Amino acid sequence: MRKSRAEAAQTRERIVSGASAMFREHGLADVGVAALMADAGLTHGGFYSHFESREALMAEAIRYALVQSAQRIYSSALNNGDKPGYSCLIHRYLSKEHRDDPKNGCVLASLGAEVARQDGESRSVFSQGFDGLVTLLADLSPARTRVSRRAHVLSVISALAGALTLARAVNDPDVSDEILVSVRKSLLADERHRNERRTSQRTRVTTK
Amino acid sequence: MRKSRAEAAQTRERIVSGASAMFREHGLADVGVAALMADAGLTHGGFYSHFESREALMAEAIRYALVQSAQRIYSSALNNGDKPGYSCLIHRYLSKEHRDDPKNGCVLASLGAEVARQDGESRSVFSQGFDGLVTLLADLSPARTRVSRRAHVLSVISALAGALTLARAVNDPDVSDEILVSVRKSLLADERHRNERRTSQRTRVTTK
DNA sequence: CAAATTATATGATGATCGTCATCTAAAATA
DNA sequence: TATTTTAGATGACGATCATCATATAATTTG
Repeated sequence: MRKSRAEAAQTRERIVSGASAMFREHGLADVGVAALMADAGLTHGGFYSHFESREALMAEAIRYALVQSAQRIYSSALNNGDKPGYSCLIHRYLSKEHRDDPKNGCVLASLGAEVARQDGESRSVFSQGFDGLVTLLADLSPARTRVSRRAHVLSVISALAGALTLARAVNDPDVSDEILVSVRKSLLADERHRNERRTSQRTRVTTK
Repeated sequence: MRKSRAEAAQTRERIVSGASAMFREHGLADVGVAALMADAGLTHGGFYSHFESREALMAEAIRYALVQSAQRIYSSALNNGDKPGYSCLIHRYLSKEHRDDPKNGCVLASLGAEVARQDGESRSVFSQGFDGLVTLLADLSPARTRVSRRAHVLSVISALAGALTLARAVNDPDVSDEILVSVRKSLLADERHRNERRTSQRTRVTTK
């Protein structure tokens, strides 16, 4: 029955990653300890040798999802270093694939509203992770001042998370697609507009 | 014990309106039948003489919240008929008052993510109500074509709901305020831009 | 190799949940 | 007024929940 220390650490990580997926798919309130352990191939009793409480696992699962998002943003920024702005991110975020796979998707959209009703560790983990994502995206942005970078990131993130949530909530597939397409178009047009302004301005400065 | 038919109808409405507030404040999963009835000053047993199931009440509570939103939009459009676009709506929606009072606020932001995981009547009520709000807002918009009106409404609604949700989720009050202010500014600037384009275009047509 | 540690399983705890059967008293109906 | 109907209360049902005490078997430590 008992596993080695290394195997136990793997087990623990398996519980966290599985919990992160299950919470994103079914919500924080609707996944019990027994289901979380069963997902990792274990029974419910051993849970408390890994975690202090269910709430503690919630916080770890949220952190896991936020780190996953940060890694995706970072690696996609390396691969598309030539393209400015967030156009690639916008395309992927508002895709049907992302909409139809919440368990592997952005935790801001799937659990943001539920986190707002928590006040334990999971809420502060979410908050710090959110701020980290905003800072990361702002550092990758080509905008001029740091303030305007953060403001722009907050606008884009809000539109992305809101659109994804609504596209998932709506019953009618046509309306759901319409949300994705409309918001994608709007954000991409805004990106183009910002890039044009930036380019012309930089040209003016250079020729001066 | 027993009340008259008229009083019973009032009781029923009191349960629905209270449930609508409690669900928006604490989530669909975290409010039990006993709490819902207690909120209306009743005990839990009589619940099933008013509603077929808890799920049926969820659907009615969501409908109630959506009708409330539609009424607010409609009456505010009458009072501000001169001002074009959604600037008043944006101001109110992204206010601290709205953020700090979810139980009386927009159900898209508070329950959208949770509705996405439902598949009963509450989901279709939400969907139809959402489409109704979009249509209502599109009809109030001064944009040119019906298609562009709907697309614009969807973008604005997504940004509004996403920003409100994130502003509520975040722990740090400064970051929360920053979200509200940034997204408000961005949306209002976009509104101004659209109005200028529209006005100059209309002028051109008139002078031709 | 012996002793201590521990990862996981089994099973029980009390609390809470949605639902329903039953009872009552008052309103509706005749 | 007599009868029927029903709004709401009481209490119980089985299910599920988070948590923990205990047992066991295997690893780790000495």
